Amino acid sequence: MILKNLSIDCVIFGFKDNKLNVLLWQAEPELLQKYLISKEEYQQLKEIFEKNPALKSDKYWGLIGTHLPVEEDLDVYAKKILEVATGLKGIYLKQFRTFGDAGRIPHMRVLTVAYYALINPEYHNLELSPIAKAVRWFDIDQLPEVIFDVKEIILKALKTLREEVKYHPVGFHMLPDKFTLTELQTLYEVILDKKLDTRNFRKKIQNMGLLVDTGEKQTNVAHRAAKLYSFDLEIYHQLREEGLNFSI
Amino acid sequence: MILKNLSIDCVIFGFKDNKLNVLLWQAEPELLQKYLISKEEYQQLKEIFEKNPALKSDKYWGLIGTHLPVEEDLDVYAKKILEVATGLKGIYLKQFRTFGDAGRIPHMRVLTVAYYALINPEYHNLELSPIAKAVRWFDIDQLPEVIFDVKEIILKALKTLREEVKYHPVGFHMLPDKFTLTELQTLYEVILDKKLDTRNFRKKIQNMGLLVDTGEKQTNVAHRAAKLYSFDLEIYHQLREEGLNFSI
DNA sequence: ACAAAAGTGTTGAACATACACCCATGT
DNA sequence: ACATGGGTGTATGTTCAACACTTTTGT
Repeated sequence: MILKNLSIDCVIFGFKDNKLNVLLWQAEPELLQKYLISKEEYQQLKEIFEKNPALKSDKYWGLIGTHLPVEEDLDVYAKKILEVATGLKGIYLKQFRTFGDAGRIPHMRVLTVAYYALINPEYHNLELSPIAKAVRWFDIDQLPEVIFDVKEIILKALKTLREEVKYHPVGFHMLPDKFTLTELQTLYEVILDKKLDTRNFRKKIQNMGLLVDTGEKQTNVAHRAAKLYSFDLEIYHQLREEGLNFSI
Repeated sequence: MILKNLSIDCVIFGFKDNKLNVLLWQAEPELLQKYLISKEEYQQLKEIFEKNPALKSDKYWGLIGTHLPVEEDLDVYAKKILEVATGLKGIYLKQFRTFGDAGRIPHMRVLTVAYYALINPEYHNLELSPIAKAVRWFDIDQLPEVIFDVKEIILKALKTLREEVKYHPVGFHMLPDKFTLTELQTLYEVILDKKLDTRNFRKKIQNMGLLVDTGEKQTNVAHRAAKLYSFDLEIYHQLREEGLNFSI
């Protein structure tokens, strides 16, 4: 059985073409049934879709998520949704708010527990997880038409991410394992939506002790090849726990 | 109708006797019905109480909150619960997490949207809001026996408050309108659970521009009377929005 | 040789930390 | 006069912001 008045949704952020992107989908109960829910749950879900034509439309996009089966833990299930939808494990995921205004969804009373996730778009192939009619990345500044209050949820996620990123070094999750300092800086500039001073940025980042020089360099670039860094997982976890004044 | 699988609960923090306290209650459906829910909802609530003897016990304490009526907005209703339970308006209230593990409450599947609130215990009289069998302040270090996962929720609220208080000047909500710098410092020491240097603390706080010298002083104290300050609401709101590096 | 991005250091200002004594008030 | 907590300043080290040129690589 699924809880009809409760959904879990993920705002999945990715850093792509030097822009902050969000992964949205057009869900389809038939496909969800394959991976995430049981047969009876599928029947219930279908009813919900019947009630809201917007859910079935080709025009509107929604957050990746679904209703919560009674026997599932909230956080565990959110992780499961993400894994199924992206094919990736160990994604950075954070519950950031529950949306519950009475009128937010027509004809139904649904609360949405919202999470945001940070991933690197290069690391997964959307073709490989055909769990929806359509799945696509959208530039955060050029969102398509979305269902219900999804836009509000995305904006709140963004706001929360901006706060988070100021004090905790979470940005790394959106980069490949090996990255250049310029990529890292661009990421921060995009998230915070402001220019940062290159020299000061590098000094600060390097003083954190989080970066590991891999000894490798970029290849095939028409300019001086940048060093590739990875980051020290152990120190990362330590810094995350302690809170730290990261303060970019 | 109330949503049986959804509750709203508030971790109410107060600063009392130089300790951080939490307001807990022992709820009673009969009394809730007077202020917060309708007659049919009362019937539903009674069933829930029947299922869980712990809810009716005199031994266990719980968070102030109840199930959500279908027609109510989440945040609005949380505020309403608080107002009814404390008799105070305009309380600082923040949704911090939704708890939803499958096994957290016996025999039932309930998600709890948890809020924390900051109030000044002197400003309300618990006798005046007889909405529960019992309502009482508990030192955060000496919690009584609590129902379900309430302890976990309180600890998570505390952790979130500690983070919040580091970067946003929210502590003021727990003080009287006029307070001394020593009171403010003690509050921060209690929340953060560490000693702060008086001179440095005063410098920092005063440089924030948030404090207004009321011109008044303590009276009837057996030592030099301390100046009373209030804080500048306008600058406060500005600082809250901008995020600011408060960083005590 | 040129275009394009990588990489690097210094200085002055602001802020953080550490630390010890006198002051005002009530009893 | 004494006990109690209120209130203050300085020196040192650290961190932040502002700023411009040289290096490496591919074409």
